[in-house]
Amino acid sequence: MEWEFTNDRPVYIQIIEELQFRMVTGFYTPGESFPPVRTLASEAQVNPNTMQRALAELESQGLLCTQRTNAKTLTEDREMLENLKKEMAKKRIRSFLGEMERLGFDRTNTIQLISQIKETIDKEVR
Amino acid sequence: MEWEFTNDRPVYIQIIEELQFRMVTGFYTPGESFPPVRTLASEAQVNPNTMQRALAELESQGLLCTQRTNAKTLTEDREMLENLKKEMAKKRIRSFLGEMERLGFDRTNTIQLISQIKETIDKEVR
DNA sequence: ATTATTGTATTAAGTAATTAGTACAATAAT
DNA sequence: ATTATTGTACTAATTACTTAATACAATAAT
Repeated sequence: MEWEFTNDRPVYIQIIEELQFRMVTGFYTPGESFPPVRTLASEAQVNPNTMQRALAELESQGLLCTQRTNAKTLTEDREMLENLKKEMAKKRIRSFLGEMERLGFDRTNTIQLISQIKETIDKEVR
Repeated sequence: MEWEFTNDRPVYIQIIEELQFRMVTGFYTPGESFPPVRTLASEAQVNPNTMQRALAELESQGLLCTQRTNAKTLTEDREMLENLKKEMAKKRIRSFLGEMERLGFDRTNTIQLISQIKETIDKEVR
């Protein structure tokens, strides 16, 4: 999996989001051990401290569990992961609709636009 | 108009986005003079340097025009503004659909979700 | 003509994010 | 028992962002 960062936001925040994506989409298995800080850091090509900062945040959210000096594990609370997933979706929908509305597109309008622009986006992605 | 900044991104970037929103939605009139750097800075409660940095960026994008020491003006190129507006919408749609897809919602699914969640969001906003 | 305004530039300082390098205790692996 | 791995903590240095405080030339306003 590729790690890509933009420079318009702190890297550790982008790491948190990337890991949350992975957590709720089954990239990592609930209850299973998580890659070590150093491994993740070298994969993402950031300093271990930066990765550690992100992991600490995820742990304080209850997503990562750590039993002392053993490897961290992803929470086995699948409901928590499911809720996070819903929250992530809702948050994005809310922000998206808000910005589209400010650009002059109401919800109906936005939905139409999404359908219309579908093919164009597909082309661009290819 | 209220200026609000989050601390997860550089302020000058948030200023650029806010001003772009204003430019494409008729908050400022094309061809007309733009508020002075110092005024904008005090309105947004940031340092003039920070505002200046944002304005310089907008000028390099061709959105702001400056005739030497006179006030800057918003471009009178309405087509440019219209294109920017479309680009802003497309960019947001693309990113939104991409993230929703990663969360497991395809376009059709996402559209349904937007319609379903409509009322909930309205409630929250009230 | 004089004054105020405007864009622009400069230097210094402060803060936050990131990197670099190291260290240590606890567990796992051998 | 010894070694490797892991989480964690720490200090220092660097870079980017932001603020602070000026300064100056060109135009507008008076």
